[in-house]
Amino acid sequence: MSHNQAIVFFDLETTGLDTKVCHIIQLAATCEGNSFNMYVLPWRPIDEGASRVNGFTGGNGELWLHGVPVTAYPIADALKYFINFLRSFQRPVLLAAHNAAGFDAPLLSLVIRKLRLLKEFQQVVYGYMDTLLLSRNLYDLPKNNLKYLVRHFLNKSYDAHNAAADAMVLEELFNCWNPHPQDVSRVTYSF
DNA sequence: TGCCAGGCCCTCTTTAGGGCCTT
Repeated sequence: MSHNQAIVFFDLETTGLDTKVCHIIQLAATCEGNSFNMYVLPWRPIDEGASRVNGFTGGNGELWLHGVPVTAYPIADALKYFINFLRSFQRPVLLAAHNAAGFDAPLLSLVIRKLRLLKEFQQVVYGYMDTLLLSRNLYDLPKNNLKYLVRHFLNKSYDAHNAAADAMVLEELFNCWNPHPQDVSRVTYSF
């Protein structure tokens, strides 16, 4: 792990769980007090299960959060803003998410490739880090989901399944764990 | 036609199954 890097914690809310077909509807990230949060126009229906957990409804070009319309942008615009946000750190970026390897990273990479933004993306992001794997490696706990970990380590509840809140508590958790760089390297991978 | 995620991890395992984790 490079010492000259920015670890940016991020989270996605989506229309479902199948990363091959679902659409991103919220993209949020945080790093050292700098935060990013955008809603994205989905062009497919939002699965019932996804609506139940993240509170988003609409789909096919419209988006509501808990019944209130939100200002949402085309995914290409959101990703360009996101890359600009990452570029602002002026250091190589490591993107960290909970279950990054199984969900957020493959989905984000797929969309980045589809929109032909990979080259631009790779100029600022050198890899992904998975805090779920990190938690399993560091601790022997009965559960490792984000809500459980926040209650266990930070002793609080929070607005789970809001991407901005999830990204913020993930950064808090990581700072609480303060893992050895070698442990971080074990759960870091490039494209 | 009918179904619809899928990869990782653990164990009552490896000729497999089930729970976890993300929405």
